[in-house]
Amino acid sequence: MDWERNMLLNELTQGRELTNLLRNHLHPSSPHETRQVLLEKILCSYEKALSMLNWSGFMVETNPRASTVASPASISHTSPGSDASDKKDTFKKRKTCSEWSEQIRVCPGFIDDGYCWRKYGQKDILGSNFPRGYYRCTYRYSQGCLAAKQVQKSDEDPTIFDVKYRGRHTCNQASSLIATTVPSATEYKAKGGHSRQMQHQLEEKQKQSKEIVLSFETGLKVKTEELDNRDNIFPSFPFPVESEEVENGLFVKSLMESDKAFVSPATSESNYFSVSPFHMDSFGLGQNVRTPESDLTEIISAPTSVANSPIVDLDVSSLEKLEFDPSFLFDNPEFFS
DNA sequence: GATATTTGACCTGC
DNA sequence: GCAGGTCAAATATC
Repeated sequence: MDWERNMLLNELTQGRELTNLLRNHLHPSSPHETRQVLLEKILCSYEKALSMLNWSGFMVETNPRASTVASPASISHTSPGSDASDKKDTFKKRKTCSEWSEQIRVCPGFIDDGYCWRKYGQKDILGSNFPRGYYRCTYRYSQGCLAAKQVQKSDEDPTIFDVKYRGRHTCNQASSLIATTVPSATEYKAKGGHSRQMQHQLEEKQKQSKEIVLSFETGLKVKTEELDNRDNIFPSFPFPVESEEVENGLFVKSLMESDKAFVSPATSESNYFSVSPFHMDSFGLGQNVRTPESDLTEIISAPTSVANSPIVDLDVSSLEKLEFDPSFLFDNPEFFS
């Protein structure tokens, strides 16, 4: 609970500091790229903070669907231990899993929800221009994690991916990733990250983030070549993004031009949240979602969700009405009490 | 060689 | 019978 609050404070404070930096760069002699990058980082910080709130179950209304109500008969098929009929059970279980959907405006590399997904299928959907991709947790077999998701491009706006999550993450990453969001690599070690590779990746990402921030703080011009190095900035993008869109930067462009960039539930059935450019990895690495739980034994969980994750105890009903005061001190503890 | 992705076939529910 | 969801062999990538 405390660390989530600290994460939130950290992001908001960072946003404030970056805003100050941007103010210092407003004079015409300041490189345009620097201002642009600062702007992106500010947006990123605020979106991360907003997303943290969302994932704590405040503003984002995920959508357990009517079809997710399992009949008693179907539940009986989900009982573990069936052997020869495993395959059949899988299909029978199909409609019984609780699920919900989110519409996510994505930029390349940013919807790294922190979990490892393996694509196991793709299907053309009737009436949809784009195929639907089927993903399941990488650790499905090694750890029996049943989390899965479906990703499909929106017909209306190809920059939006409709993501449906199904099943709870029961794999190790569900717990270990929480700790990697903000804590340092050292802390990560202390918490016992489950692989050396992940630890290395975390350190690399932190290093990259530090370098970027350092370049801001020292007033250095950020090289655009580095920004173009998508492998560095957007090291993991789990969704099937068309390469040309990544190549020509349409995602970033559309994000910049879009007024839907921030959390704005567009419909009663979907939620938009965007993820901004620049080192969203830490962002992705510890997303915690408080998901609406069903009464069923199969409890919904976003990939970003962790059933056993701590939940920030905030009253966001007040936040919804909150006018954003630029002078507001985010590190005011009373705000979060 | 291990792991991930692709893709056609198969199964289930409607 | 059709559409959606999954499997699994083939293929690609690291």
